[in-house]
Amino acid sequence: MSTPAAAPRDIPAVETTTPVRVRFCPSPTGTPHVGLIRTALFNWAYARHTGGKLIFRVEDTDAARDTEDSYHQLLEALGWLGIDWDEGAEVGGPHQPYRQSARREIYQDVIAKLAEAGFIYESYSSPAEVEERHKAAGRDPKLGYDNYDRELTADQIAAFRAEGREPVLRLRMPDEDITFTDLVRGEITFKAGSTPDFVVVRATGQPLYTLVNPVDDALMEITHVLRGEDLLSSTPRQIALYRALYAVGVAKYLPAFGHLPYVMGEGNKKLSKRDPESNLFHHRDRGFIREGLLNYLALLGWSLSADEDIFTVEELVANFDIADVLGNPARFDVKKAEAINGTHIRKLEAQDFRDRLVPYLRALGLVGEELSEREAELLDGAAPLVQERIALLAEGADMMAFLLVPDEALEIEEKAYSGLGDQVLETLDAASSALESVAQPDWNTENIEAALRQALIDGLGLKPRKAFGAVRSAVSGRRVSPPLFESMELLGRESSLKRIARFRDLVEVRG
RNA sequence: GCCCCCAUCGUCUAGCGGCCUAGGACACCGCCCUUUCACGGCGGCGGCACGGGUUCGAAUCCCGUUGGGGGUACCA
Repeated sequence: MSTPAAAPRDIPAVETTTPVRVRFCPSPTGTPHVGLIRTALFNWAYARHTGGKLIFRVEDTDAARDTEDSYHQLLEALGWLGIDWDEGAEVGGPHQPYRQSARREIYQDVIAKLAEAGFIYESYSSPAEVEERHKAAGRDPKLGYDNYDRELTADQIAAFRAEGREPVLRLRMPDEDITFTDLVRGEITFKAGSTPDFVVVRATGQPLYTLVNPVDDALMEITHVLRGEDLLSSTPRQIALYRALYAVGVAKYLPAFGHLPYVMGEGNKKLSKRDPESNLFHHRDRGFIREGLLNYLALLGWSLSADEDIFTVEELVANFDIADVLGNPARFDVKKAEAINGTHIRKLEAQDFRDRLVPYLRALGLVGEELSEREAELLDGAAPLVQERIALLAEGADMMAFLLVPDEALEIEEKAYSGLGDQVLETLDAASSALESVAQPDWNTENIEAALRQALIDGLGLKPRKAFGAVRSAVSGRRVSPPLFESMELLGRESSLKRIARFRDLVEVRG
């Protein structure tokens, strides 16, 4: 076997006029991470902005970690957010299949070509042996692979074979600096020798991500590789491989690379899968709507303008350019995300908002699969009341919960008993009798307010805060609720009076 | 260790040599509105990491320092 050679560097860069083809290629391990979704979003936005195509490819080459469940979660996440793709898993396309686990033969063919051209070579060194050689030479043992097997003789190879060793396949790296222009960071140069020859095929014959990812990008004619910053340092390896792929006729050109900044968590570390806020579904479960979350995610590294943080998906698509993305890592700020979500919630049409609340009410067990007529009526009335006072849908469901539980099952929070003043009983009695005098047909917000004001503010000379606070505690079981009079109108005369009476008894018993 | 990235209010950012006594948003603090909580309105607090250059002029360009992050796998 002749000494392996690095592929010549003459690979053309993709033309700026070539129609954009970007890809989102997650590995289905675990639940979707917000950083991953941000990457998907930017690829999608770039494809839509440029009129190009988004390819959804699944990198399931690690059987030990990939799961079908995770794959389905990915589909669910993208579906929820409205991130669609033009080619890829589920929808097919000219380069199918799009799941790498189904592309084995394609890789074997490419591997054969690379081997024949002498760009990859068999490597028999175990990690321990590499370390030993570093130590023996007085080098740092943590240096990584030492390219030892580049110059194995036929006899040495035969000897290793005789021992029963199976080789991994490595790509020969060039002995020169590798420079490329990153779409978000500008020109980046990796020094010659800083990247050792890397493994592209396992000893088992299974190709690795390091091979399969660029091979598929080449085959699928990807023009722009927009991915996380964690892959920045693997770019020289990809470029070296791309040169080899070009030399053997697999790649047509070198794509442009753009490395998106990290999404950070608390402290100064990457938002890890351990952090609950890294989980996309955690946010959905709390009541983020797609408009709000998408808006916030886009703000992590990109901005629409100098003085406006709120924008629609359409505005994002109309204005997004990868060149405007910042290289700074960005911290995921739950508070700001919620504020932005709240703004989008307020922008929802009343009916739309109402409908989106239903799953959250269901999750709390407040309504059944099908809304009853009464539940629908309460929801219609209460939705507008909560829409402007919440940032998350789950908060909205929680806030109107008191309307949907039976009077006798209403839970009274501890705090609802405090701060009511010395005249609580008197207040509740006065409220009761004032409301008794509002006849059923006249039971509406306006009359309820008038009756209570007259009896409690004018009559007892109470401050509104104390007066209505007591009634609020009685009716909602909380110190904070949607507007009181409107709530009572919805609840109805009978329930309202029952709750006041019940609360009065509870207060009295407590002393 | 070596390689690479990053560096403007607490956080996300605008700024791409003079429009900057650095703008916005979130958070925080006041005040107003007010039946609670929100929403909304008004105001406040608060930042160009440091040191050298380049220039008539630097947050903006260059170099260094420091600080943070990532990579250095038969994971992706």
